Amino acid sequence: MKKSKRAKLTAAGWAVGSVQDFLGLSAADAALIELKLSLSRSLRDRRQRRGLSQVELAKRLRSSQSRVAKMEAGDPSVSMDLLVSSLLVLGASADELAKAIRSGVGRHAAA
Amino acid sequence: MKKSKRAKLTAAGWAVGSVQDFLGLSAADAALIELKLSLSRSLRDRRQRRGLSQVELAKRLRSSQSRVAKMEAGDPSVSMDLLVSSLLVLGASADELAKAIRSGVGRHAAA
DNA sequence: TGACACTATGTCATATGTGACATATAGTAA
DNA sequence: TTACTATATGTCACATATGACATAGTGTCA
Repeated sequence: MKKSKRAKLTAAGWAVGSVQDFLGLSAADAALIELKLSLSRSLRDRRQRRGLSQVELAKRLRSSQSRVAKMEAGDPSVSMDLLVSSLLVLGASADELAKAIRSGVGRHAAA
Repeated sequence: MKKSKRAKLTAAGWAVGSVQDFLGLSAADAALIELKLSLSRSLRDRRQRRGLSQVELAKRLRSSQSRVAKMEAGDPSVSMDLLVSSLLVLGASADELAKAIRSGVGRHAAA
């Protein structure tokens, strides 16, 4: 569960999807990161489609602009719970969530 | 984001799906809870299908038996990150994750 | 009965996430 | 230039999640 590895990755500007197990990153770890990045992108898409600023979305989420920015940036400090609940607040459907999931989880070997 | 509400719900033995907004629970909050419960069930299914005990799974996750039990029980103290990463470690595919997502997120009005 | 394997539940120290704030950067319009 | 809006990033106090441990319950096999 080394979350610090993810910090290293994104801090270094890596396209995480392309380096499945650069460093000690397991396939499952990499898949989780890709999944969250995919949710991040979905969030930004949805927000922009609705013509909302980060400040406005933050208000709806009872959060802050800086946290919304971090969500959209795929910051390691953002949980999947927060990403998903934000998408739900923006009215994301099951289909849309599932779609983001599918595009975020790469193929990986069974453990 | 009142997580305490969820504790009340499950503590009271409610089938969360049937009470979309019992108390002050918003549709998005309820959807998130249902989603996590769905992931919990998927986790137990997968583990049992593999013939693993909670202790054995805990070892693979570098976690503990008690936390695995809580994951499967839908305990409010368990994050979606942990649920999903556990499913990934058990080799869950994108399809399977998406399926769990779909069955966990009820229809709800756009916000 | 006892002994064993499995699961559930409560607690706690520590790790991680969160909202809020300050501040920086980028773009636009006057 | 200034002023304004939107977004990014660092920090921090506080909240929540985590693994570990103890312990209780449940079933099975002698």
